[in-house]
Formats: sequence, structure tokens, C-alpha cells
Amino acid sequence: MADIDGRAGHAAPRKRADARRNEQTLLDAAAAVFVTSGVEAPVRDIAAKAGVGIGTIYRHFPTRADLILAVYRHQVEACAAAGPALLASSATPHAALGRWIDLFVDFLATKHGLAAVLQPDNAGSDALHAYFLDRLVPVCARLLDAAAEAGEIRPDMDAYDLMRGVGNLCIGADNDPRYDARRMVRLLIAGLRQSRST
Amino acid sequence: MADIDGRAGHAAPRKRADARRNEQTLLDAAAAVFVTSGVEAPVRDIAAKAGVGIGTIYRHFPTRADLILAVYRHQVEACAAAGPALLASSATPHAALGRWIDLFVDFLATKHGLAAVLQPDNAGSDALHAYFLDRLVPVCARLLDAAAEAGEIRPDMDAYDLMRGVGNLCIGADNDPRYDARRMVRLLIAGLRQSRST
DNA sequence: TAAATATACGGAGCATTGTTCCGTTTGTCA
DNA sequence: TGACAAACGGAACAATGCTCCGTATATTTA
Repeated sequence: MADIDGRAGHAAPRKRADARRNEQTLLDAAAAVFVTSGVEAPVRDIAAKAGVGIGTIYRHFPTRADLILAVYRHQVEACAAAGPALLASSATPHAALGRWIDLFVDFLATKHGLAAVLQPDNAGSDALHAYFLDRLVPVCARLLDAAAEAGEIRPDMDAYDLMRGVGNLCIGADNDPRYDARRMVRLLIAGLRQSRST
Repeated sequence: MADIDGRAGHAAPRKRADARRNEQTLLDAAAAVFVTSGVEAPVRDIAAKAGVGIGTIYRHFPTRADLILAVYRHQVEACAAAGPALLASSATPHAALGRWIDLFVDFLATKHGLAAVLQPDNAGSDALHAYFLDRLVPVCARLLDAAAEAGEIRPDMDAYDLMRGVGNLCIGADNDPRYDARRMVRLLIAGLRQSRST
């Protein structure tokens, strides 16, 4: 069911060796440039760092967003996978939710400029928005449901809204030492809490 | 102390009539374009709408940010002025804070793309960021202080963080029907509340 | 009123960026 | 080894913020 490259075998033609090499080189170069110059770094810079022409970048990643997505896919998947794990290992669903959100915030806050690029209609980078949300909203929804069932939070919170809200709060958290995104997110989560008396 | 134009009279040379006319024309055109195409509309579009050359725009408003700022200055001032008024007329400081934040959110949410442009380091539009925050943070701080003194909210909330957080939550609120920024802001304010028992 | 001057105008042009196109190079396979 | 598809490189295009400077015009002055 899988060929030598580990890809599913539906008539997907095997790539040339130089192509595979370049793809990896590009991913590494992009990751490096994103760390130093932020996610909005010019495509040309990444091509230069990889020692490759611009055309090559665009054959492998048809769009800036595709490249960004490829670079961070692993971490998004890890975050998605952490949801159920936390739910199983935490004392209460609310604790699991809190820790999971922390994970997400850590991820966004350390990636210079990533949060800003997650919005819809960002000049064609909708692909990023769609991937992040499609992947994480269901996980978040499950955590919310569990916490709501346990009566720990208000039951009417929408997972999509929460993810967008948290993502938005993280925008510009780097390059502004005065602004503490984590703190604001904690506040938001606090607002979610169900006052038993209410 | 004021000349015919109503400006303070410190050796500020009187502008030519066509210059004053064009400045107003540009402000009107910019406001109109911002409504239909958003705050990120190309400068050329605004120049075209106003029927003037690009050079003219840049003489009056050296930077995109200056133009945006000039268009919305009145509303920012109104928002700033509303703070003390609400504090005086509301039942409790917390109610005043809530209403004031509502005002701010209404303002941001109806201006297509404004919230996104409020961040620092936005490719040189720091002027916008600085103006908004300098003008509104003190007002917000006063409301927070009053509410904290009344014991209605936790006492450690920073006005700057709150303004940035609220602004961030409003980013992309238009062009995404699924996302309800007002709701998230309400949640944030709820999180601010002091549990008397805590 | 007519020249002189300062002020303002218009838009070509520069720099930056995402993206496309296509002639050239290179792996792969028979 | 030769043929050919696959991949490469980078010139070139379009959009956009902004600068520069020759031209036009409002205002002042004689």
C-alpha cells in the first residue's frame, strides 16, 4: 500500500531524486528563515537560503501558504493529537482545556508572525486558515463539550469562535514586549468558567 | 490667537486655497473608499476617487497611516471623550467599562480592516498604533481603576493589555460571518470580573 | 494689471513582493 | 549512450507604497 517514499500508492509517480532533495532543503531553509525573519519573509530570501531558484520553490509549493503549512504541519498535528491525550490524563476537563490552549498559544507565540497569517481573506492564504481551523476546531470542540458536561464552563461556547479568539489574541505578541498574550488568553478562559451560582 | 483657518497662530503659514480644498476632498474620498474596499485599499484608488494625482495625496498625508488616522481621528476622539461621561452616568464603574468597550468594539468592527492595522510594526504604520493607544489607554485605565476600587474587577489588569486584546479580538470580524468578535470581547470582560469569593 | 515668487500639483519611476512562464539542464530508463 | 520527461533557474509581470521633479497656479508685489 505504500511505495518506497512512504506515500500511498495510487499511481503517484515516483519523484526524481533531485526533486525530493530540494523539497527537504526548502523546508529546512524556510524553517530557518521563519525563525529569524518571521513568517512573512520574502519568498526570494527562502530560495536564496536554500540555494535554489524561485521557480523551484513554486513548483514544490504553489503558494506561500502551502510552504508555511508544510513547515508547521507536524506541530499542528502534534497539537491536535495532544487534545485527547490531555483529556485522558488531566484531573478535570477544564484543566485539560486550559493546558491544551496553553500548548496552542505556545506554538503561535513562538512563531514570529504566524498568528497574523491565520485569518481568512489574508490575500489568498485562506489555505492556512482552513487547515489550522479544520484540524484544531474539532479537537477544541471535544474539550469544550467535556468541560461543559462536567458543568465547569458555560455550555454555549463555540469552538470555532474560541480558536479564532485565541489566535487573534496572539497576534503581534512578539515584537511588543508590553503586550502579554498569554495573560489575555488566560483571562478569556477564565471568562468561560461557569459560576455555579449563575 | 487663531487665524482665519482656526489654527493656532504660531508662524504657521496660511495654506493655499486649492490645497485646503484638496485636503478635504481627499479625506472624503478616503472615507468613501475605506467603507467600500476596506482600510487597506490602494492609495491609487483613493487618489483616483478624489480626482487628484498620487503626489498630492502624499504631500497632504506623508504616509498611508497619516491618512487613515486623519479619517478616523474624530471618532477616536469621541470614544476617548465618552469614557469619563460613561463613568459619570453609569450605575457602576463596571457597567461604564462594559459600555465603553462596546463603543470601541462597535467602532473597530464596522471599519473594514481597521483593527488589523492597529498593531505595532505593521510595516511602518506604527503611527496609527501609537495614536490609538496613546489616546485610549489612559481613558481605559481610568475606567479600570474605578472598577477595581469598587472591587468589581481584579485589580491587576493593565489598560494597555486590555486595549490590545480587545483590538486583536476584533481583527477579521467582518468578512467572517462565523466569528463573533463582540461575543469574545464580552467573554474577556467577564473574565475580568472579581469573584468576591476568590 | 502684470510680473515675480512661493506653493501645490501630477504622474513617471523606483523598490519590493508574490507569482507565472519558458528556455535550459539533468535524472532516469531502455 | 541516447531520448525524454521531469525539474530547474531566473527574467519578467502585476500590484503597491512611496519619491522626485518638471509644470501649473494661487498669491503677493510693484
